Amino acid sequence: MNEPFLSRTANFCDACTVRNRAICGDLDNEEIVALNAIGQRRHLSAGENLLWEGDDAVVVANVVEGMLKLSTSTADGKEQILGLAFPADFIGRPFGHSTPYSVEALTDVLVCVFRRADFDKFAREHPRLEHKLLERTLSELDRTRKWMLLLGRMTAEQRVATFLLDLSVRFPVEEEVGTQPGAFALRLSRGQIADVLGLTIETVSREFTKLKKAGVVSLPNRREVAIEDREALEDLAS
Amino acid sequence: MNEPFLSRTANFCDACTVRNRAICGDLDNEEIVALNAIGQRRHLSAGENLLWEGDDAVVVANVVEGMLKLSTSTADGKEQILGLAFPADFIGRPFGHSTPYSVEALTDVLVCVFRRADFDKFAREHPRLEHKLLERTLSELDRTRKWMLLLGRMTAEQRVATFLLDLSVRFPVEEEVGTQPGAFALRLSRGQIADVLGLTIETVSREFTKLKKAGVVSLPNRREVAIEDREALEDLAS
DNA sequence: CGACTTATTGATGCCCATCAAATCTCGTGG
DNA sequence: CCACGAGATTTGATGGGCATCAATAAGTCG
Repeated sequence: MNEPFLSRTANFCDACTVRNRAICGDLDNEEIVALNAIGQRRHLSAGENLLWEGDDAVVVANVVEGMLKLSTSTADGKEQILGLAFPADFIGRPFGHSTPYSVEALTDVLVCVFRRADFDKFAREHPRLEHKLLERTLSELDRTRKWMLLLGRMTAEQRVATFLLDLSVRFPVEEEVGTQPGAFALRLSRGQIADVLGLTIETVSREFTKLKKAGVVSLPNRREVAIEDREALEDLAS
Repeated sequence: MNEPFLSRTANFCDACTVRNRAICGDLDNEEIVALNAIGQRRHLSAGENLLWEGDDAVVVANVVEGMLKLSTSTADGKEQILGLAFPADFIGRPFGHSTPYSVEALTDVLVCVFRRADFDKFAREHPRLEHKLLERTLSELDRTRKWMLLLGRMTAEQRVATFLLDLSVRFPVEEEVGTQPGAFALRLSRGQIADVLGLTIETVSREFTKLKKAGVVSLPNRREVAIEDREALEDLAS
């Protein structure tokens, strides 16, 4: 009798690893159930697209696992990555009619997807959720502006250094499998890194070897990096 | 008796030129009066700062008149402009502790200022205002991301062309005083334009003369531009 | 082990920053 | 009214950083 009957409802939010950090963090049980009703989980394989720039904005989503990139293109086809999305980040454009950027999974990804119309309605009816979304959007704006500094003013060396420091923070060492301690997984190809930093593959590669020769980092293998001299790297990031 | 007594309250919102477009647009009369009570108008002269990067976020503001720039700097002192603020835009960082960018008036400016703590409290109590703020923040994020494309991938020529087209849209011809018809006021020095576009003064100047020689624009004087061949300019903006 | 993808390394050239100097604009005071 | 000077803008010369083109090397998967 005392057992809360709601828990019987199949509810993937209960076990959600980003529940507290994502925009649903402030909702109570009843609200979560309602949100659950309009959302669904979806797996994406690395390389798959969730949204295409310019399409009607039909869905929004919360990232549960994995890493995605947001990108846009110039008229003449050059790609520019606008940012990366990590677990607990929110993706898509609520209250708008078209999606301003493409979203592609860089790794295998688990997202929690909502039809935009459903989400918009739900948000307007739940100010606490809207508030969370506002806070998240504001910090996303802050992060985006920091990125502008990188694209507008930093040299290739500074960009790569900044990027490595960022990643090392966002991916605390988990996967020390037989490799160097302190190493972390890059999870991005050189080409993807180049896109993120607004550089070319070749330049990224050259900067990596420069850093290696200087003893600042070591590269146990292609998809891993170990920061050997964090202070030096921070200096380079300027 | 039928005369609404509220109107007796001195209320500068009533005559506000951006009232409908700014975040206060959806508030009813009573709410406006309450908002009025915590805000105050303030004039800034061109060159004056409203916020400094890194300072405690003490105020937020609505732009009523004029044009401001948001900027940040690298550790080694190079400035990067993050964007421009026009009438009806919202400035500052609610729900945060420090201001992530500096705000400086480029022209004489009229703003409607709130202490951040007051504003935060008011916003949380008025979901309609929060919703407006959310929408505005989302479109600001869209605009900022477009700007990243400019900084990350466009050539100097494309940047200048894009900039001129943008300005011509944002400043519909008002001030045709004895100069060329269709001309509009630049209001920014070459140096300011250079900062905005992530270029140097010299490059901006060279691009301007190139455009002039190509007959795409004419420059009646230093602070004015007339677009002679919009189509060509749009092609250049790519 | 071979075919294919991804990364590294090398050579060259272009765009734009930097340094330098000439010219323009405009306010100020003689 | 004009001369003067400080700041802004334009124009010129040079160089560096990064893209581009090209070739080699290193993984990866059948």
